[in-house]
This record gives sequence, structure tokens and C-alpha cells, in this order.
Amino acid sequence: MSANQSVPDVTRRSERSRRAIYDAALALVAEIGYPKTTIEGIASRAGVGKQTIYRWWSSKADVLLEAFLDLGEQAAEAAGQAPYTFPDTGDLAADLKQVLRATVDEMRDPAFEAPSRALAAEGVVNEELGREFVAKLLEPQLQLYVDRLRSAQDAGDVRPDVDPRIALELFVSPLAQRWLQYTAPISYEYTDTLVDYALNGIAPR
Amino acid sequence: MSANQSVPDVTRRSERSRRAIYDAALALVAEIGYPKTTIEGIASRAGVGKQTIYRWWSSKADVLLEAFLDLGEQAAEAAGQAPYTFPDTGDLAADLKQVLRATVDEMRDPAFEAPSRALAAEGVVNEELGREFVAKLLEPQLQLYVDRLRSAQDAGDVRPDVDPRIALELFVSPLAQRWLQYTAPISYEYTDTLVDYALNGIAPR
Amino acid sequence: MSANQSVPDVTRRSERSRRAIYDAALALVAEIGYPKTTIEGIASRAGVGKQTIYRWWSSKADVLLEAFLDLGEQAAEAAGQAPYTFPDTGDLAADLKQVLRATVDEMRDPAFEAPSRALAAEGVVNEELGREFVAKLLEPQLQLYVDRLRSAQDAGDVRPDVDPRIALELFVSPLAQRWLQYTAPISYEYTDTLVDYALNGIAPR
Amino acid sequence: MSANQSVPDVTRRSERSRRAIYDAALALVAEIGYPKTTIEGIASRAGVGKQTIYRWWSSKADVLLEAFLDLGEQAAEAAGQAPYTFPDTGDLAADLKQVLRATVDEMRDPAFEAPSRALAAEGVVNEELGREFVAKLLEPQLQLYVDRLRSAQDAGDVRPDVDPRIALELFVSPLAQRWLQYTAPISYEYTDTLVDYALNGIAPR
DNA sequence: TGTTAACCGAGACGGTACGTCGTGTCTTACC
DNA sequence: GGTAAGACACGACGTACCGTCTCGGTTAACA
Repeated sequence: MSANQSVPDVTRRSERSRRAIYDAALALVAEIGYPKTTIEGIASRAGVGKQTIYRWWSSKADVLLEAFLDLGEQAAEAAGQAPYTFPDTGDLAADLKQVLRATVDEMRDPAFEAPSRALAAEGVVNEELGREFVAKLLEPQLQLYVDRLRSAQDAGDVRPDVDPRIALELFVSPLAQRWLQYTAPISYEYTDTLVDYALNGIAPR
Repeated sequence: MSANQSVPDVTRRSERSRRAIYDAALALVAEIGYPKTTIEGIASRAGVGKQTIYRWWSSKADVLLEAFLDLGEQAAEAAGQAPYTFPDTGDLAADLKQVLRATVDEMRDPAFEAPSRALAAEGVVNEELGREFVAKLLEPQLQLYVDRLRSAQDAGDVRPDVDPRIALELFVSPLAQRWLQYTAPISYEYTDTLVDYALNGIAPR
Repeated sequence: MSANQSVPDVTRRSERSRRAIYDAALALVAEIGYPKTTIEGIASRAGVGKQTIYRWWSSKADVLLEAFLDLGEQAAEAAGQAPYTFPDTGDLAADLKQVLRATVDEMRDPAFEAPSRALAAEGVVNEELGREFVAKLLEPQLQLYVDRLRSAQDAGDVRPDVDPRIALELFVSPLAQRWLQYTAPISYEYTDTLVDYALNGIAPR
Repeated sequence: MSANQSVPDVTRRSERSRRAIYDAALALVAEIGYPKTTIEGIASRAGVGKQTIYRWWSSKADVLLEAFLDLGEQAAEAAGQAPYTFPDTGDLAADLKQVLRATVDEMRDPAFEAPSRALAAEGVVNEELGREFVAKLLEPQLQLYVDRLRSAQDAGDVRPDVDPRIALELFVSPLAQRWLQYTAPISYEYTDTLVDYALNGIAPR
């Protein structure tokens, strides 16, 4: 009376196919956009049977999420150091501005933008994927802000009663929203301003 | 030298069908979700031919956007008169907290949440719709924050050099991101904290 | 309690529209073929409202049948004499061969062929139209053969016990079938042979 | 330099689906008539996806043609062995009359009439299908007449200079036309008369 | 000489079917 | 047993016409 929906045997999995599927998925999303990217299209481009995709992933979004995670790991490995680091020069404002400027650059990189937007969009409407996206991609990066802000609290540059997990949203979320929803253009000047407003508040002192 | 792709005659448009289509679209999105909502489903539920939808709208997202806009107008008309208002008691922090708490309530209202998320998600991946969504829905509401902040500047409660269009993002965007992307839970306490941080900054005084 | 399906008033009918509809129908059938000819297409080409067609005809086939009949009348009128005539030189074989050769010519005239085939095809599958087609178009022409054969019987060139209505089919039907069903090519030589076989039989004397 | 429009793999074809499609097509044509028979209707009745029809046939007419051919093969297989046979008792007139009477019976059999008329009608207006219809269905049967007439020529019952392919039309085509175009009723007496006229001619001896 | 009822053009409407595309499942043959 | 290939049932797409229906605007017979 054993289950018949054969659990795939990971040890026999074809590494070759997996790589080809990642590449195809990322390429198609970049070239024709997420909505026009199809499982059949990925399979065909990767020279792979459809079943091979359905065996290992549950949906188009799932494929793309893993492909995107893999892309990040590849990039980090290539760069040859820890995937996530955050500058700590002692000057909090400068460090934040630097990281946000780098984020702006990333947002403008087409290779990053297409899959990133696609996953974000899917996550808005598909809570499960959304939470996975946050847990695996977003939160680890936000945690770096938390760490840096705690270090700033130790140095007395941030009030000790401030919750770093909330504070970081003051500069990260506005940028994210402008980028995701096209509410307004993004620029270095803008992110610098965000840091200034957030650190010092907008009320007169 | 005129275009030949016959523009439909707006004066002959059936008001009855338009209403039925709005109702069906909103109901279906709420009941079965945006991805499972189809043009055929809307047409069938509205008792309308598919062509009647394609004649007046260009896509499922377009239908939903107009339906949602109409819903807002209907609601405003039914309730008071002015569709958009913002409290101005003289106490900026209190006013902001009140509005944000109302926004939290709205975000938890299923009738609002389903179409709203769907449109936001679609806008992330479809720039044209995204910009339309912002222009017709988001920006008018953000403008109310701008006005209130300017009034606060006149009262000396906000530094005169602060750009209100950027400042408002300090409390609006974090909430938006938590809701859209499920990065963290939302609550009155959270929005209150955002207002406090944003108004006073997080650096020690 | 009178019927509400207003019987159209023939006296007020627009002659202009009728002509335009006939012309459009015949032109479209010749240009794009009967199956691709649509009521909307005819209306549009004739510069006429769809309702004007539906008011006076019951179907596409009906329009075409009348258009074709009208075409015949026009042609006869233009030729300036009786629409149907049949030579009677006293030489039955020669007369029949001449008429059949003329029929072959007609079958090869594109202006005649397209609508003629279309009506015949429709008549095969739509008994009512088929009978109307026969009664109004085919039978009057076959009657001329009957008359000529009777004249031949009077002259002693055809056995008196022969039924002319059946006899005529011996040369008319084979030609018709070859043309309608593409069973074999048609030519003067072929029709001449048919006349010879039919008149003299195929058994040795 | 090979074509890229993926030719389906015939070896993987579902025999089950093909049979179901044939049955559904023939049943629908018999029940509701050819014009009201739709691809969707056939697919639905056969419990088959539309694509499965489009994969193997190019049109409704094509499906019906193959279904009809298959029906003939099935019937022949079920009955005797040889699909096409023709009596040869030595009495040409009797043999022809027998076969034509059988044809009259067939023409009155609803199971045969509906698809047969539909295909004939389609063939009138669609030359390609018409020629296929003739080549696969009509001509093989006409060839039997040719053979029988040649045998009669050997026996001296038909003049040696007569072309059998033409001669057979003297009795076959009139019957075909009366049936197809409703030009006149058909009966045993009528077909008997045709044979008499054709064999002996209509001119006095 | 207005009035008015019908035809007329135009085309929106609720429908049905089209032929295509993609889904997720299944089967086949290969490795 | 994983794999490339692809047939299959299914469902939705966006388009084309169907036949019905309104909507002004002519137009001809009657008041």
C-alpha cells in the first residue's frame, strides 16, 4: 500500500539538465518577459523534456526562483567572497548611502531586473511563493542592515530604543516601492536623501 | 489618412453591460483569485458576449483596473461626497497615525485586498499598467499626504527644506512593502512606530 | 393580437440597395469563394446595413440565388431576346452538340462558374434551396431539351416510346457530373461523343 | 533544409481516439446535418481534445472523408472480403440494372446519405477535396463499371470502338444528378430505363 | 405641407465556433 | 529509473460572424 506518486530520486538527477533549465528560464524571462515565458518554452530552449521540469519543480515561478537563487550563488562564487557583506566604516550614513547606491545600480541591470520583478510580482499574488521569496532572498539581505544598525547602536549613532528591523525600512522600502511600482524615478540623490531624512527625521530639532 | 480599425462608438455603449462586467470581475477575483479569473469567466458571469469585453478593454488587467476605480467612485459617492480627504487637526503625528491605521484596516478588507493585490502584481511586471495604476489610484492618494505635510511645514512642524513627496514615503512605503511582499506583519503599533521614527529620525538628538 | 414580425413593405424597398447587394454578393463569391463570403462582407461591400439584407432575404444562399437569377435576366435583356432558346435545324445531333459546346463554354466562364457551383453545392445539402435552384434555373433549361426531343420524335429521329425527360439526361447529366464533381475533364470532343453514344446506344446494331 | 512545422509522429497515434472521432463525426452528420456539425462538437462527442483532431486532419470535411472511407472498409470487411465486386452473369443489361438498383437502395439509406451528400457538396466548392473524394471513393467504383463493360466488349455485347469510361456515365451520371440535385425522383424503373436507353440508344434502328 | 411610419446606414449586443497555445499527465524508447 | 520527445484531454485565448436589437436620418404616402 505504498504511495504511487514516485518520489524522484535526487541522486540520479541530471545536473546538465538542471543547469540548462536555469539558463533557459533566465534567458527567456529577460528576452520575452515573464508572462510570455512558458514551461514548454523553457523545456524546448533547454533541450529537455517537459516532464523533467515537472518532476523537479512545481511551477514556472518555482523554476525561476531557484534559477535566480542559483544565479546569485554563482555570482558570489565568481566574485570569490562571501555572498552578503555590508561596509562598516564607522560612518553609518556613508555606509548606508553606498549600499543603497549599489542597490540602485542593481535595479538598473537588466539581467537582474527581469527575473527579480517577475518573482516579486508573482509573490504579491501567491502568498506561498511570496514568503519563500522573502525568506530566501529578501530577508537575508535585510538582516545585513539589521546587523549594521545594531553596530551603530553600539557606537551610539542610533538611539538604543529603536528597532533596527523597522528602522531599515525607512530607506529600503521607499526605494523598493519606487522601483517595483513605478511610483517615481530612482537616483543616487534620492537614496541619499532617504538616508538623511531617516537618520535625522523630518521634524525640526 | 484616418485609422481604419473602427473605434467603437461610445455613445451606443451599454451601461448595463459595463456594470455587470465590473461586478463579475470584482466578484471573481475575490472568489477564485486573479490568475483563475478569465475573460470568458467574466463574460459568462456577466451574461455578456466576450466581444463586448474585448471591444472596450484591452486585457483582463484593464477590466479590473477600471472596475476597481469605479468601485472607489461608487463607494465615495455612497459614503460622503469628497472622495479623498485627510484629517488636519493640527497634530501631524496623530493625523498620520489615524490615516495609516485606516489603511491597515483597508488592507485587511478582503473586498479591497484581492483586486488591489492583483493590480499591484500586474503593474510590477507590466509597466504600462503599472504607471496607469499609479497615476489613477496611488498618486491621488499620496498627494493628500503631500498636502498635509505642506500644511505641517506652514505650521512649523516639518522642516521647510524637506521634500514632502519623499518624506511621505518614510511611513507609506514600509507599510506598502510589508503588505505587498509579506516581508513582515502589519499592525497599528507598527504604523504608529513608523510615524514616530519618520518624524523624529532614528539618530539620537 | 396581430403578428409583430412586421412584413416588409415591398413598395418602399430601395432598388439601389438591392442592386448593390447583388453586385457585392456575386463579386465576393467570384473573388474569395462562397464559403468565405459572409453576410457582413456583402453588407459592407454594398454599403448597406446588415438588417437590410436580413429584411429581404433569409440566408446567404438565398441572396446569391436571387443575384444569380437577376444576372441571367440582365444578360438576356442585354442580349435583347428571349432568355431561353434552342436551335432546331432539323439535324438533332448537330443541334445537341452545339448547345452542349455552348454549355462547356459557360462552365469555363469564371463569372458563371463561381456562383453556379456555390448554389449547386448548397443545394446538395439543403434540399429546400436545392429544389428552388432546380425549379428556377435548371428545369427551365432542361425543358428546352424536352421540346427539342419532342420535335425530333415528330420528325421520326427519336423513337416514339422514348421519354424525352429521361433521354436528355443521357448527355446533360454526364457533363454536369464531370463539371460539378471533377470526375473527369470536359471538352467539345467529350460532349460530341456523349451525343453520339446517347443517340445510337453503345450496343452493336 | 527540412520543414520545421513538426509533423506528428504517426506511430504514437491513438487508435482509440481515431475510432471515436470517426464514430462521432458520422453520428453527428447523420443526426444534425453537416453544416451544424462542428469540430468542437465532434471532439466533445468523441471525448477528445480539439487539438487531437487538428493534429491529424485539416478540416471538418477531411475528417468526414476519412471517416466515410473507413466506414466503407469496415462494412466490406464485415460483409464478405472483396470490397468492390460487380456481377458478371453474361447478361450485361441485367447486371447493370442490378447494380444500379443496389445504388438506389444505398442512396436511400440515411446512414449513407448524410455523409455522402455532405462530402459531395463540399467537393463541389472545394476542388482539392472534390478530387480526393473522386479519387478515393468515386473512381474505384466507376472502375468496376469499366471492367464490366470491357468484359462485355470481349463478349461482343458492346461495340469495340466505345470508350467504357464515357459509356458508364450514360447510366451512372443521370442517377447521380437526380439524387444530388433533386432534379427528379429516383426509382428502379428509372434506372432500368436508363440502362435500356444507354445500351440501345434512343434513335430508331 | 406637415406628420408619421417604414426603410435605411450603422454598429453594439449575446452568442457560437473557430484555430492556436499552454497546461499537467501519460506513454514510449533510449541510456 | 531518469530522460527527450511528444500525444493526449482540457481550458482559455482573441477573432470572426451570426442574427437581433437599437439608434438617428432620410423619404414617401397620407392628413
